[in-house]
Amino acid sequence: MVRPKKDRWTPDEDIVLVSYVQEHGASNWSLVPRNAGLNRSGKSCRFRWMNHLRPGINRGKFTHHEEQIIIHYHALLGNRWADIAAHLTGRTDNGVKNYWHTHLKKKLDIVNGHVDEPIGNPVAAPALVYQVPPVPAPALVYRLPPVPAPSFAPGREGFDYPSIARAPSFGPGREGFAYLPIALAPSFAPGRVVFAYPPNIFISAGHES
DNA sequence: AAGGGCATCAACCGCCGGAAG
DNA sequence: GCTTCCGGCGGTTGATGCCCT
Repeated sequence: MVRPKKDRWTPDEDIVLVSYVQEHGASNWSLVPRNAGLNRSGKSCRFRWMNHLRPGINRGKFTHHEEQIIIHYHALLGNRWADIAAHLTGRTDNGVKNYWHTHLKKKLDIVNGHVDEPIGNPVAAPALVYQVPPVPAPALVYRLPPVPAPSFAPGREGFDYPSIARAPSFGPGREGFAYLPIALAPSFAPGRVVFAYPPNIFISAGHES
């Protein structure tokens, strides 16, 4: 079977990977595909874990405060996305990089009145448009109402409920950070109704009323 | 309603540095 | 000191969904 060039991870693959990492730890990535039975490269497994499945990842919309931090540190550090992400709670380097290219670069190009000149200069930082507050953004806290799991059906937010329901200890009313199926709910944002899945999984299921 | 263009973001690729042998 | 392996990183691409006409 020929793989497509960009093969999205399925919920089942996510479960396999999370289970493996929980049992063996997040190391020796080259062994993970073979030992876990995944048809992926070790790098792909690592990437999936680090950017989507790892506990504590914040996949909500970037706040104005986070924007300010990204702009500030990009001016200081240049395109060192991992270093910039380290200053943001729960953000990944890939997420920061994407956000920069899709939102901030355009915004700053317009504000600064040029399009081609790079913004990041580690020696002479350009005049910042935003004032950077001294304290990093606090971790987002999500409220997880006890919504019955069966009401979460395939097709809502694109998540395949039955696959995650097979995971142990699943139940509504638990709290945690994005972990597994959140990757399939790209519109997830604070204030939405979620299910929780221990240790740190939640699933977007629509807006609270 | 359809389809073309655009925006967004997940995923891959290639390179680099450090650790281990 | 050299080689190999692995993890980490930034750049880039491709898939998908949304919006506009």
